[in-house]
Amino acid sequence: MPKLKPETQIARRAAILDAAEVCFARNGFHRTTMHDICAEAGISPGAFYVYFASKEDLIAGICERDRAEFGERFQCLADADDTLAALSDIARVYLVDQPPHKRQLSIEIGAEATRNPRVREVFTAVEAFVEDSFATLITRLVAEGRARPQHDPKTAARLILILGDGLFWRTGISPEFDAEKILPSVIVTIGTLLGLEAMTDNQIKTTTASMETVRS
Amino acid sequence: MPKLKPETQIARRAAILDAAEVCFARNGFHRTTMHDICAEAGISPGAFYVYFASKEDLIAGICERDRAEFGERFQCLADADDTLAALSDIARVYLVDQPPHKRQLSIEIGAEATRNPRVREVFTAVEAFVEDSFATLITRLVAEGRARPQHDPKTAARLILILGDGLFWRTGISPEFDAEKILPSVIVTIGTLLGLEAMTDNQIKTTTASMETVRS
Amino acid sequence: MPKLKPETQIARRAAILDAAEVCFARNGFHRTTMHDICAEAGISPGAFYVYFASKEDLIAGICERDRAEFGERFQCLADADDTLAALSDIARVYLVDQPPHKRQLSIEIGAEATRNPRVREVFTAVEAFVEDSFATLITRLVAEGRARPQHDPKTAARLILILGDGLFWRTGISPEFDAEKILPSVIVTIGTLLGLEAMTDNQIKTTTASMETVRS
Amino acid sequence: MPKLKPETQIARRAAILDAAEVCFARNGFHRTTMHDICAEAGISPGAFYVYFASKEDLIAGICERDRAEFGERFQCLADADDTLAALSDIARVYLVDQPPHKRQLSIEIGAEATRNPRVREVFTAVEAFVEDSFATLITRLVAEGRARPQHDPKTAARLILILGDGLFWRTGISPEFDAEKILPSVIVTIGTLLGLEAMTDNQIKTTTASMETVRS
DNA sequence: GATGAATGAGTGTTCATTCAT
DNA sequence: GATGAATGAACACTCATTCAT
Repeated sequence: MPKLKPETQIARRAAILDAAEVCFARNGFHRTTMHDICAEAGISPGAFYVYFASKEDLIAGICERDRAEFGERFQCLADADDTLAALSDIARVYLVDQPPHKRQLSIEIGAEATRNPRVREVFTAVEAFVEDSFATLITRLVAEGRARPQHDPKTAARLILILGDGLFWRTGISPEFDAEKILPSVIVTIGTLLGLEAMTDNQIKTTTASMETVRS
Repeated sequence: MPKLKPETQIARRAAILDAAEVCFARNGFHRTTMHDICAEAGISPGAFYVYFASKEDLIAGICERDRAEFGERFQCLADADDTLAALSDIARVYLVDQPPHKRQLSIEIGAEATRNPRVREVFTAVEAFVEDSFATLITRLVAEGRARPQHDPKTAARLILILGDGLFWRTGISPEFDAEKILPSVIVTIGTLLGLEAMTDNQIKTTTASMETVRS
Repeated sequence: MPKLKPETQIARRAAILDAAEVCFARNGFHRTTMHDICAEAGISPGAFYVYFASKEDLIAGICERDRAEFGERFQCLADADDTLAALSDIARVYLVDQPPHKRQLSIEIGAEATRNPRVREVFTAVEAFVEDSFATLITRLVAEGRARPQHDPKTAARLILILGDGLFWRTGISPEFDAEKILPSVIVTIGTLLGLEAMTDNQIKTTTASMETVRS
Repeated sequence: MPKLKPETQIARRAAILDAAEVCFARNGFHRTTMHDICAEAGISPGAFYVYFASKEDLIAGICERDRAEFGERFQCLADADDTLAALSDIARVYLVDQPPHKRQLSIEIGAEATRNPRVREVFTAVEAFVEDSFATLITRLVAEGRARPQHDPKTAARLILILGDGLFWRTGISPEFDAEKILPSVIVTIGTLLGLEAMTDNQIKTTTASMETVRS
């Protein structure tokens, strides 16, 4: 007999995750105390342990939610008419729009994945899923004659994701790194990797234009 | 005067750094206790504090040594006849040859740079230095007619380093990620970015060949 | 809301202060460990830090309570018909009735006042307050023709307090020092200082009589 | 076979005691580290342990030397023609001339006597010796018709010493306490206690005059 | 289910003392 | 005798977790 309605349970968990995210981003997983999190969430330590088994469980929860969100963001890529523009949009969400603390959190999650098996599992699973989806998308683009990559689709997908990882790493590490400035060049490079040279000029205009819109 | 000879002092510090590196890679900075480090280094807590002012000082020391080494590794790049092969060598050292724990450590260092001002300073300084050196190198290659990059040298340098960051991130995060397999494609991409298409075939052969040598 | 009721809070703080007093008197402030105090108070280290911010805060708390109590003890002096008898009572409380460990503690507090600004402040404030009250009282006794001191009231007050300090010092230092034996002579001397010679015989009888009562 | 000449041994011990005195006065016995003392004395920790068995031994040494000096200071009292002036001189040395840090040290020593049997022994022995000498002196003054104390010599001696203790306590505790100002009144009170009223006027003049001399 | 005071093992660091040189 | 690097048992304090209310 679940004394708490599942929906309340889930909402509470989400609220705690939100609060924890703020704290973790601010101070990292291991410098954040349960007290910090409870204060931020406006609950008592005792209440916390109703929704999470332990701090480690909370960390895993944070990582899972973050990666799930990241995975979902790539879902819509397949449906986009303009792959590059869609990629650029995703990049912009993660590298420009997102509050800086979230970017730092991503690095924290990566570092945690390094030691924490449960986190690593989520991490690599999402990574594999995204890579596979992306490779499938490229395969389709090739079949439709819309792309002519220099490498096989799997390799191309991987190269592009590596570029993305590099970008997000830089953005996370250096608050003064201006992702927006380099983004068009990255998109061009991705275009090259996908063999979209013919369309590149147009893409760049689109991408740049959309960014100008955001900026103003 | 049995005062500690400077060379012994330096050697001891290095030994402690080595021990700490192992521990930090194993458990991260904040889950590693001073006891762990002292045990690994085979010294007493008191002895540790002869060589370092605090745990934080040790962490900073670790980061400084790691980044200094990284910076130095790029020094030789300018003198190399074959830029791509030299880059490939550096990549191999970091992504393949290095013991896995060092790669994890690099991510830990990045995460630490996110909150620790002293670490961030070293981190970004080395990053800037490497980027500048690289941009200068590209400028020279262009002047010598050996490269014809799609972007201005500074942007090209940055793109290439972003690729490198992405690679090292992946390697650090996923022990099962096979950097060696993707490396030739990355090198080709870098060749494209630098406008070395004409020489690419040769480069790839060289690179691949040298890697085969290592493998066997 | 099972929040700690203020009264419980105060009672717990007092209990910890009591336990700490015993420990500090036994071993001095700096040879007493938090473990000692927690053991004596029957609480865990964590519980201690709910009530005090630090060991230093506890020491200050001990000093403040001790001096506040001392200051209060002098409050009733002004209302006493028989000033000498009242003084004698106060002296008896501090030098005879009080458990020996409290006397040692007073010296510890004095020594602490020597280096600890917060403690010094309380110490000198109470000292000044007592001296002022006492000087005022003497002034009034003079005005009422009940005293005819050899010195001006302020000086007389100071001399009497110096005598008191000397007594309490001796009692604190030497457990075998018999304050009770010298007390009547001290009271006589104070009587002389206040110019109460005419009443001295009566005073001595009263004082001595009341002490005999206590003794039997 | 004493490898160190006794005179060197004694000189070295004295030098260490001097250094320790400065440190102890500055920070108290338990906040002073052996490192502080060795640095102040210009020796190595190893060397220290040639001359003292332990820190506790050093503390005892400091106390012994201090009290011995105090005892000696009273030796000359018996030979003085003018007892009050001699007492005043002693008081001046301890309460006015002495650098403030020495006064604080005396309180530290008292506090230490409270817990440390060896220190207590020295302390009470010197105290008893001074009291006895003083009582003997008073007995002689009475016999010679130079004093007519209100109390028996032993009690008179004790009362006067208590006054002295009170004075030195105040001076030690409050740096702003002006011992010089109250001293003449104290001397008058002592004169009264010794039954030197007849000579008092003269004494005060002498005392005050000698202090003026010092001041100018 | 919620509270928050209490727990106590564990943290980074210190420092009196030792001992190889 | 002297040195000072090394020792390691303590230390004050923290914080994830529990549990009586």
